[in-house]
Amino acid sequence: MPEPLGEFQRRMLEFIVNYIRREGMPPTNREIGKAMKIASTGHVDYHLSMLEKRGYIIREAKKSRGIKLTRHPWGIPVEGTIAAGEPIEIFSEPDQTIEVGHGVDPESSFALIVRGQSMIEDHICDGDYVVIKRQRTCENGDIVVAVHLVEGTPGKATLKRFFLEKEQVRLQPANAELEPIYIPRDEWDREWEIQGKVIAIVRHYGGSGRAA
Amino acid sequence: MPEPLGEFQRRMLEFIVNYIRREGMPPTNREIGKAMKIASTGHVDYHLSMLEKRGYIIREAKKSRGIKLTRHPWGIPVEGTIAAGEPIEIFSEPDQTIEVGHGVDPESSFALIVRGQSMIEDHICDGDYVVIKRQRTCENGDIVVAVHLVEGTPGKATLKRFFLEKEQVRLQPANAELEPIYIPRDEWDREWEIQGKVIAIVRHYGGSGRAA
DNA sequence: TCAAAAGTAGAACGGCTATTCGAGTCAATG
DNA sequence: CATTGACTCGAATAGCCGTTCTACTTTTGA
Repeated sequence: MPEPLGEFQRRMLEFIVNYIRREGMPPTNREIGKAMKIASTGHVDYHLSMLEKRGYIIREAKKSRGIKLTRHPWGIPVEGTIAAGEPIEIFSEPDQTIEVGHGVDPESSFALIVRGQSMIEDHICDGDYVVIKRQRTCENGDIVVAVHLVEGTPGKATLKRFFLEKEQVRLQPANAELEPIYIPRDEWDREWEIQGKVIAIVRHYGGSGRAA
Repeated sequence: MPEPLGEFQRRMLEFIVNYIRREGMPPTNREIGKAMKIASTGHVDYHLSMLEKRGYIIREAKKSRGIKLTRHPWGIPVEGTIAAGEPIEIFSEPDQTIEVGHGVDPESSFALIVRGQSMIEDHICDGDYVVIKRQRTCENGDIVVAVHLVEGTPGKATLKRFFLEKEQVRLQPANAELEPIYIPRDEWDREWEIQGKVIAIVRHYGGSGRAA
């Protein structure tokens, strides 16, 4: 739906979104100009009209701070789905977001949709959203998104509980039917990466979400 | 913390909150005046300074729409805890809220903290928040908050799955150790009330929330 | 190459905004 | 009764805001 934007207008929209998130109100044209190092308010008006024409904002004429975002900025991106018995790809589903409250920083968080029963004993069901906080490290017992690097690039990802044991890392599913993954320390350090840990789960009943 | 407000200022604050929720920006003093049928902008300014002095808002001097709420308006109230094996009271814990996204109407929704394991087989754990949409009716299989009326006034509440059977209503816990509650139709109609149904659950890991 | 489109700047205008001031009403309190 | 505090109004003011206009430069595309 929304036409792609040039670099400048993309940064301008980003400023507006962050301003709203920070201040609780949209910025004035002059505040935008100052932040974008634009000397002229007419110039700002021009770019705003571009953003409006392309469907990113709606402006209310003559009203101070009369900018509305067409998509509210509170959601965190849903970056894909995650399994389950077998590690699967994290595929990007752009534009889909889920709202989890202002306490969660959308810069450092994202969500995944759980597929399968691999975490069922932790009461995380098929269809649940898991909210992930991006971090490279974690503690024993954390539920983490672990990625197996293939030739340096991210390969398959899996959702498991993390345990650092003597000579190995154990990635433990919460399902008695599934075997844990054991990874020697050196291989772990070389070929694996923590992408983040689960800080919350959200389950919707009825209508859209499944998880009956 | 916040001093109580008079009726008028309470309604004024309510208007501001709703305006922000609706418009995505705070109202101007004149818009407040118009909504509250106040003829003078100075008069609005006076009441705003009262709201600020009593800790409900923060104003940024000279800025248009320079009103910030001290507590953001996106949360839905957490009205208490709910059991478990035995029905317990819904006790009011004022001021505590949980954010669940703009899709949930805070007028018609609230949240409860689950205590105990009565819904564990539906993967609702001790410490989870259940988001309830207020409604008087429900369909078979819905998870509902059912209240047993004692002499016409709300008595004990319980969280169960609802099933309408031939001559009775069955309130089914999701825990094999617990017995369902069977209620004859006439007693149900007379002494029980649906307070709402579960539309979502939220679980926080680490820090505040429990649910390890 | 040349013309159109897109981007930039500055200034100016009229309306909007928050704030202040002076004056007044009303109820409660001593 | 006099006083105080809370509330209300109307008017005035200085500054802020969105918009428009003209002029200029750069980029695009045929």
